[in-house]
Parts: sequence; structure tokens; C-alpha cells
Amino acid sequence: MTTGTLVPVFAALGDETRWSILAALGEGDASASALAGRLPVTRQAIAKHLAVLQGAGLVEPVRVGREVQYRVLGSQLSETARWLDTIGAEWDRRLAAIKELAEGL
Amino acid sequence: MTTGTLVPVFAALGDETRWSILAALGEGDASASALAGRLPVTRQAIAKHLAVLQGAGLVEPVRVGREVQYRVLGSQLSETARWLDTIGAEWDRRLAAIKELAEGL
DNA sequence: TCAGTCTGCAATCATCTAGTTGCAGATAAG
DNA sequence: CTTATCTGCAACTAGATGATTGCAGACTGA
Repeated sequence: MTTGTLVPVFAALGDETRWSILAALGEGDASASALAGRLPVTRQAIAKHLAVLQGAGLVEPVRVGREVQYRVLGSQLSETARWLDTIGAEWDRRLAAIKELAEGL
Repeated sequence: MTTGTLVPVFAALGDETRWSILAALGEGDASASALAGRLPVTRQAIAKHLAVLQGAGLVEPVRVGREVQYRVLGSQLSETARWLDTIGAEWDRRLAAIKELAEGL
């Protein structure tokens, strides 16, 4: 995995409204119209957010009759979490090495 | 931890230039001026990015003489990673439950 | 003291983006 | 068949943001 594929994920998660959408989807699949009934934004705005989330691999569309429901995907989040943990650990390791070096003087 | 404090972190990570800055800082603390020598953007642009990163708790300023160096912090990333992993696992669990329910019919 | 350099603030610009309204096409229900 | 509803596309607006240039203040070193 590279940051190239992850930047869109972070960009998608860097918006309050999209978190509301994800939280709503977390309680059950729903269509853009259904979400518009629960959130204080229009259906079209939600549709755009869903497109962003889908582009980041965080949700998946599922056709149910004439409507398109969206399902939240945990796998993308888990992968991202693993990546972040690795990077964070590296940085902490470097910082610890510097501290140790400073105390050794 | 709540999404309220995390959204700025994701927003900060959702930008390629800021990842370049983080990558550069990962190899050693540096000032905005020093970073401007390595990256294809001006010092002022970098200063703004550093302010965003600092606001998200991803870097920390360290005065060294007359210059202000920035240090990358892994702890914020690790915390964020744990949070993401928890949420991702919940979503996956729900999805698995739904699949199981569907197969049980 | 004086020159060089580093920081910080302000104004400006262009682009991106979150949000809206409006309309047209598709599909399920009566 | 007709009606209601759901989707998708397009145009538009307002605000956020990434980036620039310019200038003034502060500190180091010769």
C-alpha cells in the first residue's frame, strides 16, 4: 500500500458530514434519499458525498429494486489503520532514538 | 476519543503536499525554510501546512536558536490508527452478521 | 553596528468543494 | 396506463483552501 491510494481515504474522512453519513450507514444500509430524510442536507449533496466515499473504497453501492442502497465497508478502514500504525511507530522509534542519543551526551 | 478531534487529523492527512512535508520531517526535524529548499513550494505555503499539521497534533515546533524546527509526532497517528481499527471492526462485524442472517434464510 | 537570514503577518489570486435548485429519465405500484 | 418516487446530470453560488508575492520585525554573526 502507498500513500497515493490513501490520500483520497483521508480526504474523504476529513469532513463532518461524511462522518454523519458513515455513522448512519453503520446502523444499516440506506439510499441517498433515505439518508436525506435523516440528515440536514439535500439528497444531491449526499449523493456527491457517497461518490467521494465510494471513490475512497469506504462504501459500496447495492441495487435493491429501483433504489441504490449503500453499504459501509470496514476493510478499507482496517487497512488504513494498519498503515497508520506502522508509520506512527516508525516516527516514535526515531524520536526515541534521538532522545536516547541526547541523554547519552 | 471522538470524531470531533479526529476530523482535523484526517483533513490534515488528506493532502499530498502535507505528506511530502511529513515524509521530509520523518528523516529529521527541519524548519519551514529548510523544507522550502527541498520541496517545490514556497516557505509561506509550507508554514501554513505546518500550522495545519500542528493543529492536528501531528507535528510539534521546537525552537533552535532563531529558527523554529518541526518534529513529527507518531503518537497522534497511533491513536488515530487504534480508533480506525475499532470502527472498521464494528462495521465488518455488522456486515458479517447480515451475511449470516441472509444465509440462514 | 550592520548585513544576512529567519520568522510572521497581510493581501491577493485561482481553484476546489460543499451545497443548492431544476430538470429529465427510469422504474415500481396502483 | 398513469402516477409517484427514486436516480442521475447539469448549472450555479458561496465559502474554504492551496499557493503566491511583498513587507516588517527579530535575532545571529562578522
